Amino acid sequence: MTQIAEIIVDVPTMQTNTPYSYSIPPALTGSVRPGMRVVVPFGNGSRKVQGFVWQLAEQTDFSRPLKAIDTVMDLQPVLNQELLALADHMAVTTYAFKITCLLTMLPNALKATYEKWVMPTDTLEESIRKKLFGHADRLLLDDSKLPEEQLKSLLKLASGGKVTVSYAVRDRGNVKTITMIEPAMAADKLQAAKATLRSTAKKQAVLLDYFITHPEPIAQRELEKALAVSSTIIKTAEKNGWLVKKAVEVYRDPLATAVTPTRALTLNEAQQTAVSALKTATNDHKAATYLLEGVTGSGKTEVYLQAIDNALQNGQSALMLVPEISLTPQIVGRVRGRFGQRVAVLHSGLSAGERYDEWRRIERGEATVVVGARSAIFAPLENIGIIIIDEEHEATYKQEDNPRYHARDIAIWRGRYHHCPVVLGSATPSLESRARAQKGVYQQLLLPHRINASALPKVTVVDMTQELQNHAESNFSTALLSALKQRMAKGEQSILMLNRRGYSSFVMCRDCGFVLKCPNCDISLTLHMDTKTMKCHYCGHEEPIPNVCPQCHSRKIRYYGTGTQKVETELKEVLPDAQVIRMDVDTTRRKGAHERLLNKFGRQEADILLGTQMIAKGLDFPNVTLVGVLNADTGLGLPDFRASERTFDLLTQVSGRAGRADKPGQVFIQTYNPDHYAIQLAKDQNYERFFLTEMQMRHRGHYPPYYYSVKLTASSGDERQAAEAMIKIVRQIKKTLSPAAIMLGPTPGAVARVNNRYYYQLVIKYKQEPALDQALFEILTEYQSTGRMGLQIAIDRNPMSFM
DNA sequence: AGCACGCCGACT
DNA sequence: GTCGGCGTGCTC
Repeated sequence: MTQIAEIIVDVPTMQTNTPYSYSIPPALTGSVRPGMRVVVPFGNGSRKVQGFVWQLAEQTDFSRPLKAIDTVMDLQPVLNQELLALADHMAVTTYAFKITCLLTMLPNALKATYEKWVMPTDTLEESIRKKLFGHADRLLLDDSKLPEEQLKSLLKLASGGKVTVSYAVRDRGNVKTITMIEPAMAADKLQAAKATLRSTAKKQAVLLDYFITHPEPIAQRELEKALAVSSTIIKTAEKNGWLVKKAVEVYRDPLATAVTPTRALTLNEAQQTAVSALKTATNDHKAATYLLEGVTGSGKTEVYLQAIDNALQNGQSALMLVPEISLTPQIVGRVRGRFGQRVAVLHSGLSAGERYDEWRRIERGEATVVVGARSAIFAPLENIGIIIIDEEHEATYKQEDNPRYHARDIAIWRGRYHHCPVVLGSATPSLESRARAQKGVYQQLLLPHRINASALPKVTVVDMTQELQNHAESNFSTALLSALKQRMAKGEQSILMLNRRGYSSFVMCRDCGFVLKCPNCDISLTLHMDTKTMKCHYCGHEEPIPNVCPQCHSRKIRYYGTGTQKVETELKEVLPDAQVIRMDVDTTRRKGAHERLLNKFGRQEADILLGTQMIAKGLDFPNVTLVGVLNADTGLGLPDFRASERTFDLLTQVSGRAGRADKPGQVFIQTYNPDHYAIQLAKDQNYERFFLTEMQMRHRGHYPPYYYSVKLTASSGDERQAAEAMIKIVRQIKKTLSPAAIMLGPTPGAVARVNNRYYYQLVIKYKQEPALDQALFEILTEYQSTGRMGLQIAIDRNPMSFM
């Protein structure tokens, strides 16, 4: 009989990054299983802490007496064996704590919160007790919301033993229920009850009549509506013992709107080849990774849907990841239209409760197709038949804080576990993936043609340096402007993309060059016309727009750079009749705003959709025949080895938005670097050439995918502390590295200061360093305690950027 | 994360 | 001489 549970405790430190043994009290024997959440006493005061049962054991090497598990929080494990094993793997590969990994796999609703309760003891003087507690027998200590002095006096009382502080773990998982009403007795008994009613009790009679003919349960709300009775009438019937109320669990349906069912489309030859390869892999339980490379508009989604359908027909489940930004109703609608109620959708727009409901539907096997953003990769599906990552090159698949996992890596791990294929789909695969396909690590599947044989749009690169010489400064070249006018005349729509947000990137004094910067962060403030303020995009600092230069008091302080608001203003001047929808971070902040604006554009209530990167992905508007990229360069100048790749991806994606249906499309790319290979090759939609060219650049610069990389960041409120720590780490790590490894840095972060913290970083590029992992874990252990002094060390394996 | 233990400065 | 500052180490 197992009496010991090994538990990962919710204390994220290096020392507790291993299971702790707890005894299972007799009352809980048999109800403790791996993957369940438990509450255990921990530390000196045995405060209550949440933990995960890692495994059960017969014995332990811990020599001192064990504490016992306090409570079991779940009836069923919330994490299965697969996910427990995955957490272990993830902890090792991302240098994160096991507990952090376990928690990221769960919906927020299942992440417990801690409460601090203060209770008076007998020794507390009555007067003070009354003043502090009043009638309550205990007080909730709200996360230092209390004034400083009150907190201090409480602490004093605690140390004097006059009050005690206890910790409680509170489960946040709240299940939504509705009240159902059903008869408490058979129809003949109800009939008899009805006979006892007084003649004035009309409503009661109606109610009983209903249940005599409809014995099945009905939602109270519906019942009230259907019979026009009030809740008090029902309550009376309940009191009389005729009816019973019961709470029934319901799911909050985030997509309650009806979807139109869709049927499988006919595939072209390339699609057919891809689908049958994937079907075979699923049917043969082959854990292979496929790179599905298809130009924009080549029908990748239909390939996914048919591969998913095959898995479902085998009685298996399917997981599909899309970037958050393209989790638009269009994509979701298509999947839902094909698979209906079997689809669960997970994205950041859901409330914690909705997310939890979707998660439970998956966990119970009610939903077997999961569509979601990055974290949906942890969906608790059983028997997965296929995993798909759409737009696999997207940077959003990499989590930017601990655990710094890449969804692609997790997908491949799960694919191996389930012996099922993983599909990485993209028109512009990441260099890493494409290189692996080259080496035969991934199987390449090509979709070289657009469906319906629609032609790729005609792309024109506009040299803005020329434009500047010919005309006054404007965001619109002559060519783009006349094309816009043409579309309006023909009643066709246009999309304009801008590489940034805000009205203008910064203000600068034309006399002395002064740039208004954030007092907390080392970046320029951005002008926001809607709030008439200068804002910091990093920390949210806000201040009024200056009229005179704070440095030289000149009045020639002007706005530089370009933002969507400014473009919109200019657009209204040059095309006063155009109906424009502006989409950027500012106009889409509110929940559902994104959809609303897109739907409006889809209904052709506007001529021009103006937006930032967010409009480039996954939209399909048949009436759009013109796409203009106003400033293709932004980003090219960044000191980041992926700058060219990102620019190429963006331009290729956005160009694909034009002319997808019967009408031919046209694209204008405005740039100050017309000869840059990323722009020229995007113009030709020539991914293969870009891949070869960029691979040469990467090879020359010793960048991924030729090298692996690790980024270490030290941050602190004290600049010297961060710098010194980093210098020390460099010395330490140098000893373990082979001569072939390359170190970049230490350098101050690209933005050296964010929110009053200073950043120093080091990037290591390497091919094979067997001792590196160990060294990095040692560094983490060593700097564990410095967190309290404000020094934090972060390790990012294979970072998305070196900045 | 929270708590105890332990070693140096301003009080009864 | 003590109270209490927070640096350090440990928590099954």
